[in-house]
Amino acid sequence: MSQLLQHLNEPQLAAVTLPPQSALILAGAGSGKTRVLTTRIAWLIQTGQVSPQGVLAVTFTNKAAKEMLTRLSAMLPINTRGMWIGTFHGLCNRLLRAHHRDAMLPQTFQILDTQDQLSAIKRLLKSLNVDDEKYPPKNLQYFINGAKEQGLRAHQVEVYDDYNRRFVELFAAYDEQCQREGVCDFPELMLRCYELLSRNQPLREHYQARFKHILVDEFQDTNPLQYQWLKLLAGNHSAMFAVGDDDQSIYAFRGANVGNMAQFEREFKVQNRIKLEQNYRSFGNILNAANTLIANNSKRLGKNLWTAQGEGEPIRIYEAMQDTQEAQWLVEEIRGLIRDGFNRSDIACLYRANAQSRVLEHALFNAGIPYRVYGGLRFFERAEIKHALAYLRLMENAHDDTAFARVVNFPTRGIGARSVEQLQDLAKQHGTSLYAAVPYLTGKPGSSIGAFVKMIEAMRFETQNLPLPEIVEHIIHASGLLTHYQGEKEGQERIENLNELVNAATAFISEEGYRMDAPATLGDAEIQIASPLAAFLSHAALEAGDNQAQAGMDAVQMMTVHAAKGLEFHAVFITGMEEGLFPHENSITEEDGLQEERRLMYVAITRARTKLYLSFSQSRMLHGQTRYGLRSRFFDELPEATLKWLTPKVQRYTHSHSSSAWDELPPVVEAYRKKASHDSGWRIGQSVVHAKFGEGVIVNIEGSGTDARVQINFGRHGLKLLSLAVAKLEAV
DNA sequence: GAGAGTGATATGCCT
DNA sequence: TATCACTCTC
Repeated sequence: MSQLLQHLNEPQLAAVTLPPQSALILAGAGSGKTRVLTTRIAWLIQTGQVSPQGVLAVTFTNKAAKEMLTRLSAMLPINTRGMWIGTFHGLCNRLLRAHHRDAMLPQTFQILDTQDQLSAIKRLLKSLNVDDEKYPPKNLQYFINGAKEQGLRAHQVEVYDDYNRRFVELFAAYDEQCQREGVCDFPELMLRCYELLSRNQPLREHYQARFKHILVDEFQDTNPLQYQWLKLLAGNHSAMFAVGDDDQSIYAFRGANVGNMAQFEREFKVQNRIKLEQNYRSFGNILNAANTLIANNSKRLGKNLWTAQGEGEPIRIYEAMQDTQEAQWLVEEIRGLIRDGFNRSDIACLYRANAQSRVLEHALFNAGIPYRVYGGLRFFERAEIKHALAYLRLMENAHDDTAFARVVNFPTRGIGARSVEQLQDLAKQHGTSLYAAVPYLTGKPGSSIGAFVKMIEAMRFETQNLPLPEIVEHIIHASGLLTHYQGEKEGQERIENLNELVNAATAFISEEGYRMDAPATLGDAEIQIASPLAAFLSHAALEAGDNQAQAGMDAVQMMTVHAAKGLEFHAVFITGMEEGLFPHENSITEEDGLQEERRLMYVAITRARTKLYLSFSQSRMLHGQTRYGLRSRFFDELPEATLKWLTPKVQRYTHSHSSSAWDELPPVVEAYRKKASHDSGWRIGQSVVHAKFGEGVIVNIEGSGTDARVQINFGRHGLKLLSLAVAKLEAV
């Protein structure tokens, strides 16, 4: 045990060895958060306070979960396989599979990823003849997910105008459709699981008694539903160990609620709040800058990072005339760093928005510097992979209409849109899935669709006793996908990806240690999933896989600031530090938005270990137009003593109105004004009062005339979409 | 059913 | 600018 606790600093040690009570660990960037979390688990187990089965540890990403498992295996001579360590969604999936009957789901229910969900919604709107101009599928998706993440079903959502009423109706219809098809979207996994536990007392009590210790990573990113879920599992007796950093909450835009931290302290009567403030990552100047910047935020839980290392180098700042010049400078600096012995992979180039990467890539490419861009399409999201998975899904659950619609005519087999529509009508008439509606088809379309169904059934029959990789291989051939891509000009890469899918299946079987003969004890760690195929399909949906194959190469790392969270690099460049870009213009109208941008900047700064560079440009090509930006206000929030301006710092503006050398309004502001005004007379950013929701700020306007709708942030009441024709708004 | 042509549209991206 | 989704034409 002593070995386990070696090299922990005082607060880390205190956190790890806390008594079995709920605790909140405020863990600053680079303060050894993961270490504390895993050591805590190891310590609890090693001292006999809990068995491995009594621990529940939750993370947001698969990567974090894996990291935790790896470290734990290194600390303890136990098999971590059966432990309940995983992502929120992964654990919910596990619970729902185990208790699918109580959850009113078929055992083989499929998981819809974001894409699948959108196509399911489009299909729904079509079948109900809904005008998707007026009710854009994307908005509906956002609406549904937003509600579910608050823990709300359609009937619980507040109706305040006709437009919104329709959304609620469509939400209900969507859920019915999913139920009929036996599919769950991501938030549904959480909500379904929550409802299962809250409805089923014996089950709830079983798990409450079982999980004596619940540990949560990145607690600041939990949404209200996840918090309720945790609360339910914890019951009155479990100890909840929540680790988070309110200053690194950068996903409020996605429904995360930092307020959960305060609520947690209150509701769990947390006696133990421990701050981890010693940073082992960065030098003093970098930390100092981060601390000074974030101090501008209000409503912080409060925390100041410090380091035992020296000040280190100053933060270098470069001002370019154009984005291309900025990129050129970046290339030169990177060259210098590489000359000084830095690995390319130790260098990160961060930006606020993906669109900024192009200029930088161009410059790096021309300079012959290898780089790797993160983001973009991931393995399991590629079209050919999704096609193959759709066949597999149909074999597993024939009523999965999303999968059916995806491949019924892919590769093309003479089944046109008319036939599919006809089938959809029949399915609706008889209240069945597309697959089950096929026998009702008569005449010519019946034969080709009938052949498709026969093909699926043949696949199911022929693969019955095959191991998973061979099943995958079989359907790639039997579906005609392989032949189809062989005939395509650029099909080679797709074929390689399909082969990679077979490899992924092989790896899945060996890595996950999936055992078909595992004992099926209800509510036990060893939960029997219907088949390796079903497990693999869940895996594919829950873990989208890496974005790029060329991983191993030593390359400069390029990514958005969001994507950089949790990572660290020796040298970090933060580019595009301009007003409107960083902070992003869509955020600066609301105070909360601006604070989130500041946290984002905080995250960006704290990624750097030894060298930090900030750059901005006077002009930038964006969306095909040259935009003239101002230096980001965040520069004014950094301590001057830590900065070194590579270009002269020009006092050319302030953020008050009373300036200066710039006679006219900066173009970026002009452009913003233009964008924001609307023929309805309202404009984005305007403060309004609503009879029911009180004061809010218009964040978006869409449509025109009687169709015009405004999206308003009512703060406490959340984001609402209101029809201008209906809602009574008053300007403030 | 495939390809060309059109137009709109443009943060962040975990599960 | 560049991408994507959707319509139109053969």
